[in-house]
Amino acid sequence: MSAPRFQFDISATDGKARTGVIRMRRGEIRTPAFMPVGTAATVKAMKPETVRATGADILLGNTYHLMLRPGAERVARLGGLHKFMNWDRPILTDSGGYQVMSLSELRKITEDGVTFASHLDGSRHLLTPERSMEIQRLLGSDIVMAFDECPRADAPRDVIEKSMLMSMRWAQRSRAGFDSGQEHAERSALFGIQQGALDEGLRRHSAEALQQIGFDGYAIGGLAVGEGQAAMFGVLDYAPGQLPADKPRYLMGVGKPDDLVGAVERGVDMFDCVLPSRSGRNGQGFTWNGPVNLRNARHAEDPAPLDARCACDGCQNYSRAYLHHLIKSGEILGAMLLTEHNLTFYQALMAAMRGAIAGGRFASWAAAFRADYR
RNA sequence: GGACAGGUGGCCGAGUGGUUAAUGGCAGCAGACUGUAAAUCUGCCCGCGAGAGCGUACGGUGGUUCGAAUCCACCCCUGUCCA
Repeated sequence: MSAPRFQFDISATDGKARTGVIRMRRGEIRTPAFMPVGTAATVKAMKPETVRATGADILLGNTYHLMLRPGAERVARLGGLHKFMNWDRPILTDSGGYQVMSLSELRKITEDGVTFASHLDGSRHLLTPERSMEIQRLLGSDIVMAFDECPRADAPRDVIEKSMLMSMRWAQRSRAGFDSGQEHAERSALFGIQQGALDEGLRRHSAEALQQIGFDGYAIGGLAVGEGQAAMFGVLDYAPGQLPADKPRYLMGVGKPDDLVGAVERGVDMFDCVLPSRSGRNGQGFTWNGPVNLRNARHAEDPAPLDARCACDGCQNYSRAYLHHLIKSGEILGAMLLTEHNLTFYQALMAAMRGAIAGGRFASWAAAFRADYR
């Protein structure tokens, strides 16, 4: 008996928080889940087996980056992204929608799609919902994201509304494009992405449009783009409830540890974020007592581990003083150890939340977390 | 002993009469990072002062000039080459 294409089983709820498992052919994803970001077919500074050892069940890859280099067709010829990067568990691929915002100076949007000037060599590339689906199919993605536009946080309401409505039309086209790749569609899942920024009415409209189309999971997009935690939580107070309770809810691009706790508390099941990996490269380590900047002089002679409660290799075998030295010296090992630590911490955080929900004690767990984390 | 070339803020290094407390880079001290154009970016970085500002400062001493890191004299030191 083979594993299901996509099956989400919630095993426990506690308030709005839920814990469960997504079952897919390439493996199970325990939720709430944190997905390390491996944009360019690698979680920077990490080997895949080390990423797995941190507790990650699924990685994220990126349509835009991989289509430019090495190219989706090339990855397909080489046997797909999993084989290419030596990760045999599920991979979620972002559609390129985020790059519509982050590369705003290098692209032009029309109803058809987005034309990018490559940030690598200036060459022009058209990304449409159909092409995004095709690329994600060529990569062999397990969870495909609909192609959307992620508008800036400070965009005016009419711009947000127009953008959201177009993203909903693109969601329909993404659905059709995904389904047309029949063989791949039978083995993978497609998620829609809710937009609407901070407007409850637009969020509701978006959620309803997506549900009419029908997806395996629903992402909450357009948050953590500069609006601040309070505004984000304001949206999360209602947005998960606008989405189907029996499908995974994925908050894209989030976040800091306390963001994750607050979002799980509000009913979110999945996350991805570059923060643990990028911060690791930039000298910031996350601990149960809050973020620590290992570059700071106060760590220069500190023989203590970064986080005494952490089981990662770095915390077991190396001092803050050594990490400080590596980071200050620009040594690659510093980025490696801190990235591994941060990803281990993030996975431990998710595991702790899953345990607290299963045990029906999420509120007290979260209160204790917040008391320590500052 | 001789001939050149130099001595600038912790280090390297621009600057050759005024808008110079003195470009840059490094080191140092902090901050930021949220579907990765990021092993990145930003700020601070002579002293005192909240600030306006004041005081010191371009090897040393003297001088020219309204004004000198910049010009002149002597001295000290460093490098390369020749003896």
